[in-house]
Amino acid sequence: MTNKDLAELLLPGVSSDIEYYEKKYPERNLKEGAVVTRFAPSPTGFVHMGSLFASFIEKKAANDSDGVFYLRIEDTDQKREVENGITGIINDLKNFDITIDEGMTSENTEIGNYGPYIQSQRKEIYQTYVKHLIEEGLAYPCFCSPEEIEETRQIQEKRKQRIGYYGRYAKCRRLTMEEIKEKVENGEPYIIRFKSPGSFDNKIKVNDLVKGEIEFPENDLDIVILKSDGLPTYHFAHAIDDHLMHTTHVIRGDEWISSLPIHVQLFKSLNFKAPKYAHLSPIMKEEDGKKRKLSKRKDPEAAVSFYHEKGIPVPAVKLYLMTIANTNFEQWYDCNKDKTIDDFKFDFKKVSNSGALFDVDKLYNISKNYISYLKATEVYDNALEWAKIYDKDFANILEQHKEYAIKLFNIEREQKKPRKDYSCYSMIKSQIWYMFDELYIDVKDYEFQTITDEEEISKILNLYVTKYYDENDDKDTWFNKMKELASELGYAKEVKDYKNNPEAYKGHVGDISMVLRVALTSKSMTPDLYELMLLLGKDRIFSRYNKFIKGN
RNA sequence: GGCCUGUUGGUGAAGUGGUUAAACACACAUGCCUUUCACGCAUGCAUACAUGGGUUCAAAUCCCGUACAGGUCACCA
Repeated sequence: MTNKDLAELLLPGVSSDIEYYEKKYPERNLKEGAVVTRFAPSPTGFVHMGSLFASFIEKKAANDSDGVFYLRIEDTDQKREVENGITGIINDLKNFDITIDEGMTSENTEIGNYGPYIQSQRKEIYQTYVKHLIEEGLAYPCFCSPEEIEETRQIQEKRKQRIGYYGRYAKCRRLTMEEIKEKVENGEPYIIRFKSPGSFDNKIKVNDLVKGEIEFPENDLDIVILKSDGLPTYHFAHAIDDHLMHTTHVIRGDEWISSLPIHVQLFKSLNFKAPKYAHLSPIMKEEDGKKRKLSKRKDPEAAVSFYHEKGIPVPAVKLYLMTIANTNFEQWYDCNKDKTIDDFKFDFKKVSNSGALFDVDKLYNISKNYISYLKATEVYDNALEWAKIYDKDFANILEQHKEYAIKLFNIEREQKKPRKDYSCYSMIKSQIWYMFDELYIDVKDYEFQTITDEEEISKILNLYVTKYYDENDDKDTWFNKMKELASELGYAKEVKDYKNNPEAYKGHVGDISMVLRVALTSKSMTPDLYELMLLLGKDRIFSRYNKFIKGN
C-alpha cells in the first residue's frame, strides 16, 4: 500500500488537489508593504478586553499601511460554541467602531474573496491539505485512545521526561500500512497527526515583532492536525487559513508564543511562506498585591460591553488602548492635539513586552479630558444616546428639556480650560439631577460646610430672597450683591480680608455662597452658581430656599 | 518538572555603555489661585533601575547564576 492509498483509505472522497485552492486564493493585489491582519476569535462568548486590544492593533497596523483587516471565526471546537456568538463579536467590534474590510458580517453572511471566513465551513479545504500531507508521508493516523495518551503522560512524568507525543512515545508513527489498514477496517477511531521532522536538540530562532528574537528547541511533537470530528486543530487551521488568506502579520496574545515552533514548522513543511508574528502581552489586573491576567469572569472591566454600559466614549477607550499599545503615543498626542489616532504611526517595536496593568483611573482621566473638549451639543447627543439604551427615564427627561440640558452642559465649557467633571455618560445623571424637577428629591443630608447653624442659614437665605435676588441681574451685579449680603451679615466681602483679619468677621463671602449653593442643590460641588440659578429660575430657587427659612 | 518570556516609583513607562546620576503622563500629598468643585499653577513623591557575581576606564543598559512573576506543555482556541 502506498501513501496515496493510505490517504484515500483515511479520507475517502476528499480531493488532494491543493493547487485548486492555491489558484482560487491568489496573492492579494496590494501596494508594497501593505499589511494584512486578522482578528480570529472563537465564538465562545463576548469579546474580552485583551482581544479588543489585539483587534485594535490589528486594525491599526492594516490601516497604517493601506492593507486589509479581516474577521475570521475560529469555531473548530464545537463543544465550546455559544449561541449567537458571532453576533456578539460583531456587535462588540461595532460598538468600538472597529470596522472590517473582509470577513463575517453576521451569523451567516460575509464579505471578501478569501472566504469562507468561518472555519467550520472550510472543512473541505483543511482535509484537502491533510490528505496531501498524508500522500507526502508527512502525516499519519493515530489510534491511541485518550486513556493511552494519559498513561504515557504519567510514564513521562515519572521518568522526568518531556511530556508529549514524540520520538519513542509516538507509537502510531511506527504502524505499518497493514496494521493501519486492519485497524481502519476494524472501525477503530483515529485522528491525523503531523509527522514532525524536527529534533528537540536543534535550536531555531524566530523573530517576533514585539518580543524580538527568541530561541526555541525545534518542535518534535507529532501534533494532532485533524480531530476525530474531521475538523482541524488551531495550529493546522492557522497555517492553512493565514496562508490562503495571505495574512502578512499574525498579531495575537502571547499565550501562543510557545506554539511558535509548531507553527513555523508547519508553514515550512507545507511550503508556505510564514507570516510575521507579533505576540502581545496580556493586559493584567492587580489583586491582593499580585498581578494576574484580566479575567472575563472575575473582572467586569474585562468585558468590552462594560465600557458601553458605563458610557465611556469609544474614542476615549481607543485613546487609552493606544497609550498602552505605544507609550510614546501619549506624548505625541499631547503635542498634536488637533490630530487623531489615525495620524499616529503605530510601531511594533514600541509595544511593551511585559504585561501592562489595566489602569482604570487613567482611562477615566483620558475620558474626562476627552469629554471636556466636546461641545455641549455633542455631550447632549452622546449622553442621550447612552441613556436611550441604559436609562430610558433619563433619556426622556433629556429629550423634553433639550435646550435646557444643552445650556446646562455648556456651563464652563467651550473655553480654554473647560470644566472637567464627567468621566463617562453614566455618571452625568448623578451630577445634575437637582437641575430637573423630575429628578429632584429633597435629600436628608445637605452638605453644608462652614455655616451649619439653622438660624444663620435661615437668615442668609431670607435676606437673599427678600432683598438681593433679582432674576435680571447680570453676573457682575449678582456677584456684587453677594458681597453686600455678606457684609450686611458680618461676613467679609473678600476672602483676603477675612484671611488677613479673621477676628473681625463671622466668615467670608465664600461661606455665604456655599450656603446658597447647598440649599439650592444639596451639594457642595457644583458648576458655577450664577449660571445654575439662571437656568433654575426664580420659582424653583425660592421654593427650595423657603424650606430653610424659619417662620415660613 | 521541561520550554519560553519578563522584573525601572503606587500605575503606564522613557531610557539600550558615558553631555543635567532616571523624561513624560496618571494617581497621591501639600501649597497657590478661585465665592464651591473642577480647571490651572507650584512643589514633593525611585540615594537608584529584583538580586548576587562578572566584562569595562565607565552599566539600568552587555554576560552568567539566583529569586520572583507570567505564559505554555489537549482530539481548546
